[in-house]
Amino acid sequence: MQEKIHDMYHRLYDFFGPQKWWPGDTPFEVIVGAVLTQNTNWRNVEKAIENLKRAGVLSFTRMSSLPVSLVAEYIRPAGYYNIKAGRLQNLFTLIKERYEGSVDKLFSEETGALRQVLLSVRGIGPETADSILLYAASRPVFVVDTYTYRILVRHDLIPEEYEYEEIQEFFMEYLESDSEMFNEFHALIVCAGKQFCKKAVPCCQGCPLEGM
DNA sequence: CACCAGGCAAGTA
DNA sequence: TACTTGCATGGT
Repeated sequence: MQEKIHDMYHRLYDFFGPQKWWPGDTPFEVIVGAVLTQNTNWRNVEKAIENLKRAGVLSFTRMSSLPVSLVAEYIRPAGYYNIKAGRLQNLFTLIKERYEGSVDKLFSEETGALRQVLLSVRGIGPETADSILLYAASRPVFVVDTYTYRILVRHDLIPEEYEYEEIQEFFMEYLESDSEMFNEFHALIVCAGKQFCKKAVPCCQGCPLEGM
């Protein structure tokens, strides 16, 4: 199995090349993007981020002091904008009240503790928490998403009833703990998923994982 | 027109 | 515990 997973990584890497995620300039931008991209096309998230940048509010200090309704307006293109504005505020409140308004202080927590803290925020589930851990804080945790699940199930590598933590464990027990590699691997899976593993299309013509 | 996108929480039984 | 539903814009 370990061989198979390494093979999958190399096939994806050779086909798509390095992805260099996350597409964001600062840890704070990555955090915001991680919430905004929940069940949403990344192109829509880019528009929302652009709105925030153009308004000059894409920093913890500026954004956390805005009314939720205004944040909602800026992030409208990302969809679920009222929900997401509330979720961001929940996270900002945590950072303000427990970490003196400092993302760096939040990130001074040890990985396991940091994951628990993030999960305690209403609106941050396992994928968002792990995306923040991996892509904003460079911690070696494997991020699982719908594409990861779909690809593994279609290749009969895991049973359909596997849930988030089990899928994550599936990767982490067979791979060396390397945040750079986890970063690329997840990005490559999303890349392959978008192109070859659509929901309604049961086969994957031309996919680098074909015939695994 | 229908379907989907880098989820999550709340409601129901 | 195990489903189901609401949230919403924008691209194909």
